[in-house]
Amino acid sequence: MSDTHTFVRTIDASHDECRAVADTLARIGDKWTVMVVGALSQGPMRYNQIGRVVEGISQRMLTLTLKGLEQDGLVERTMYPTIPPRVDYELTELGRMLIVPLQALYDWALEHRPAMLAAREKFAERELRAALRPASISTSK
Amino acid sequence: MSDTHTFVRTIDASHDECRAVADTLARIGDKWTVMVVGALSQGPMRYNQIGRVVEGISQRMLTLTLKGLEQDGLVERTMYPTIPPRVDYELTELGRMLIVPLQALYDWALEHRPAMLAAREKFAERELRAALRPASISTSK
DNA sequence: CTGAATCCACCAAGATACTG
DNA sequence: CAGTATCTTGGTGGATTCAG
Repeated sequence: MSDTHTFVRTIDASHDECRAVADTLARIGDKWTVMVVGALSQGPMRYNQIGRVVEGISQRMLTLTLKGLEQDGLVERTMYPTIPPRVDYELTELGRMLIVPLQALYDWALEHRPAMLAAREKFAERELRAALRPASISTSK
Repeated sequence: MSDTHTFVRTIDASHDECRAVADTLARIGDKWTVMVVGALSQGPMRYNQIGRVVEGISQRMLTLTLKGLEQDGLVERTMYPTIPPRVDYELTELGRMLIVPLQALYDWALEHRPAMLAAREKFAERELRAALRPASISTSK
């Protein structure tokens, strides 16, 4: 870890710009999108193949997620009208570029996950003690 | 930005690791968190001050968002038992570090937003034409 | 001023069944 | 194989009110 914590103080400053992040996050920040993108980052894949890789996703959600990604130009859908039908999905150039900031976020998550979990436990513990101490100053209700 | 689009093909490869991103995204990817973080990136702020800056957030959501952030150790809450009470919120070191990947995402969003919107329109248009053409064989694409 | 509590609307998401 | 259709439910978030 870099001890020299670069004192970041100058993010965007404007809320409109935070909106852009929030908006982007609203699209890729759902339950399945990043996992599908992660799966597709390995290369083109078929519908059911993605379904197996992601594992846990329902057909409905897979369809919706893929459609959302296609709509935003992050994945490209190629359909082969064979029998049985075959549909390939693959990341577009835009989609592959998205991986970069996603990876940054992933790195952060991986590095600071322990700290977050620790903070979480400490918070829970503190909350618990606060709950166990309803007396003291309070005029008993 | 580097025009030389480094051909990213080797993201994590494992879904478990995609889970980490998804999980992190689930926490910071809600409707208000990033905006609150963005507001706090400018320095410590009081409760209502944040509420005014973010603008549009309800008290409930502000409270919940702040509590979530505090719980994860991303913001620190300082209470001054004065009258009227005063509570300051400020990013922790962890919170400030989060800004970095957030900024990366923000940069991506800002740069590729036009492409996404364009893809969206094109998609809508294509969908429309598909709806207007229920007949035909449409083997030609 | 800084919340907590309650009620309510909406939608994301799962389960299931059906189609081409 | 690759979806679509329908139903149902749990959670998110808004509005309002109450409290310390």
